[in-house]
Amino acid sequence: MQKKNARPGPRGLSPDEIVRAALAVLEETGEEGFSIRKVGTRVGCDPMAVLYHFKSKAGLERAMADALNAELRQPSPDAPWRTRLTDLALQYRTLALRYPRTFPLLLRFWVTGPADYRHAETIYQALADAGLDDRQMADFCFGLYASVLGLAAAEVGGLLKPATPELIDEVKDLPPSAFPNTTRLVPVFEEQEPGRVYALMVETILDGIERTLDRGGDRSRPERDG
Amino acid sequence: MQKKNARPGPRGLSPDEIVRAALAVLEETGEEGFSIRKVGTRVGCDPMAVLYHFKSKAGLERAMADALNAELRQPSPDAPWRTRLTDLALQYRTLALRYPRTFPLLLRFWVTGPADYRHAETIYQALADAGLDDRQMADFCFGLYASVLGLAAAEVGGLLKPATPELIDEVKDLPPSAFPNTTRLVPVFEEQEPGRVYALMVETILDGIERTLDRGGDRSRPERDG
DNA sequence: ACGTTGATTTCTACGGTGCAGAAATACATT
DNA sequence: AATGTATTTCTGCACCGTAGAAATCAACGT
Repeated sequence: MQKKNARPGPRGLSPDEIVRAALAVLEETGEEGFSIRKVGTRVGCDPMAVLYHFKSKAGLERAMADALNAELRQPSPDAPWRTRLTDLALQYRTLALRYPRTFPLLLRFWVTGPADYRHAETIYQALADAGLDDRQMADFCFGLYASVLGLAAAEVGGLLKPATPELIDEVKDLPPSAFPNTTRLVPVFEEQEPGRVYALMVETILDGIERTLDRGGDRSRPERDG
Repeated sequence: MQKKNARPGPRGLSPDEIVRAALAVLEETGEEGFSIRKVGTRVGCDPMAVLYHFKSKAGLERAMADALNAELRQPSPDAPWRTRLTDLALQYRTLALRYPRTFPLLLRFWVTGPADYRHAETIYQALADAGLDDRQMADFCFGLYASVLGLAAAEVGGLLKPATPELIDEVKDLPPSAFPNTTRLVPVFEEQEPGRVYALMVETILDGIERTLDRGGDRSRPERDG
């Protein structure tokens, strides 16, 4: 509730508090209904106070993305490299599930703050421990990032959810001669489990990286774990 | 230019024409500046005429996404399954490069129309030819879709672009003791090639799928190509 | 005690937005 | 010629982001 006719002047309004309120508003109303004005009424201040702390709406959104990134914890450095990467990838999924409407912001602001660098360093180290050379490390790090974020965004966007009834009906209307696989797979669609698909894809990508190693990647640097 | 004081009534305004204009406006002004009013002035009609054909702004955007999907051509059915999948994946990338600001719409509307079903069937067939069973086909199809779209969106979003100078400076300010890999990789960042990373990831995922096969996936159905 | 300064919050205003609803026009059918 | 329906325009409304100015507060040197 916004205090009407409150007097101006500092009153301890903290950016963190605003970001938390903004997250709540975005999660409740969705991207469409998200507005600085609503954030203002939520924290009980004038909307322009919000705009003062973050210079624009985009600035606030970047801060919100950073807040999400900051919730990730570092994987244990002692675990095998594959375990570390899987751990982080699955954390992105739970983050997406916890903030389904905020998560897509991570696709808009690629570097949101220091938390990003921390996780990138973690991924680099894991890839180095796997035995990749620098070129491969850079490529796979970016590629992993993009795939994992895309996968998580896809899930909260609805792609990985089990098919809806009306979509099932739509598929049943397709001519079976032109769409033999699609029509045959209808019963399979209905028991789609997002978590399994996500984990499967993460493991598949890591398998692909391992195959790169097997095929004669640079193994000059020793593996530190097995 | 919008004709002012034009008289109402049908005058052959086609949805396709509106969609084309909308694509142009979105590509020129970006998502921020995109509005139905601008689309209206572009086609030379009242904005509400646009809203009549597509019931809402979201409806127009879905139609735009469908127009993009319709630009993809089917891969040759005679090619090996891996070639077909690579072909389609690379087409998504060129599509993203041609419509960098429109492409993210594909992440919002997962099923945009009949074109989607056509491509899904193509992917299913390729995965079937690879020797996967139904369960694996469904999982990998969704996973592939999400990863590829995420990868392409990442590229036009800026993640896969070579690092910008100011970002390089930002990395150089990081303490090397805490970020040994990140700081060491700076020169590698500067020669990042998005196309290579994209192709690498596509091949990596396909490698991972092949490894699933090698590890004893359901091979009851014969491979139709090598 | 006092003015100054700078950081913070509020107020007002402006141009722009999506869209509901009604009115106007053109075309096809009767 | 009359009617009905699909299409386009017009008007209005509630909301949006944010520029600019004014108001308030905390801290500080004097």
